[in-house]
Amino acid sequence: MGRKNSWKVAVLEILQTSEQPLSAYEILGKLRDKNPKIAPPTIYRTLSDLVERGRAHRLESLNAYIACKTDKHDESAVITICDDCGVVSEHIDTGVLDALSTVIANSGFAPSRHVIELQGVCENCGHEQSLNQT
Amino acid sequence: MGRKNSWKVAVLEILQTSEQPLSAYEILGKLRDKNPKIAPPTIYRTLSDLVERGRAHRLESLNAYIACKTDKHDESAVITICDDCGVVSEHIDTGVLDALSTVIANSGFAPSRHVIELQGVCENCGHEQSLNQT
DNA sequence: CCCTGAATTGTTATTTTATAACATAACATA
DNA sequence: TATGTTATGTTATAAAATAACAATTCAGGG
Repeated sequence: MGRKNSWKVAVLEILQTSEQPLSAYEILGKLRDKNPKIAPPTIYRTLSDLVERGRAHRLESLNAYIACKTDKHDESAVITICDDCGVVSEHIDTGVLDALSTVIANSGFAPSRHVIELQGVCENCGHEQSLNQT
Repeated sequence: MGRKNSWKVAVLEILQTSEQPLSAYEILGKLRDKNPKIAPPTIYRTLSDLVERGRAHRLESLNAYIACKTDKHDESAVITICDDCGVVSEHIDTGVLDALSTVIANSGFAPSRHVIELQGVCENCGHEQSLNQT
């Protein structure tokens, strides 16, 4: 059912060592340092697989990817994205999911996938802003 | 500060009369029925403006747009998207926002934009599925 | 009335993101 | 080893978005 070693490990390592989310083509660029012939479909297939397995998250609002940093690879994290420094954090929280369940229960909607992304300014950058005031 | 009549009304009408979310290029296609020369930047500018004003929503997980159907054009709706029939609904709910506030309060993150999109199966399609069982 | 400046709109080209379609290669096991 | 299945490679293209600049529109001052 499985064949030779895939790109999963390499892609995951790239994501894990990146401070910031990476686009598919940025990952492609890094992989081409070692293998100049790799093409977009390979990356997209690998990323889809990682996302399905919960080892990576796709940030819909950035068209970019991050490694999953929690031990619960279950895709239902709240994600915050700092517009300033680009840092992304995951927050596993049942409160939000419970509240979402309540909303959709009324509507009869059966969700299979959650996208919860907050853009704004992280704590560090917020502090810097107040210092850099003009 | 403003010049001649823009495309806002036309684009908004197209969105409002569509049952399903539309991509920027689908809107472009419809506008070309009347004005064959209109180009992508015009659409994207118009859509940005509508989204900023809360008259339309961009669905990040579909790269598509819908008209805002609530009277509170405040961008903080929970959006459900049926994978089956494509119907999109907005749910204004303070419970979810409160829960989100709680999570991020701990992290010091100051959000400026929310993306909350649930994909799944709507009530109607869920019923049909149970009827169409193989 | 015309000039000027500010904002919108038009235009062309390109960039970025993603996938279709098919060929090839690697294994699993019958 | 022959066969089927899946992963991977390859080529080409589709789809989504924006950069850069030109042309137009109009308000208000001169």
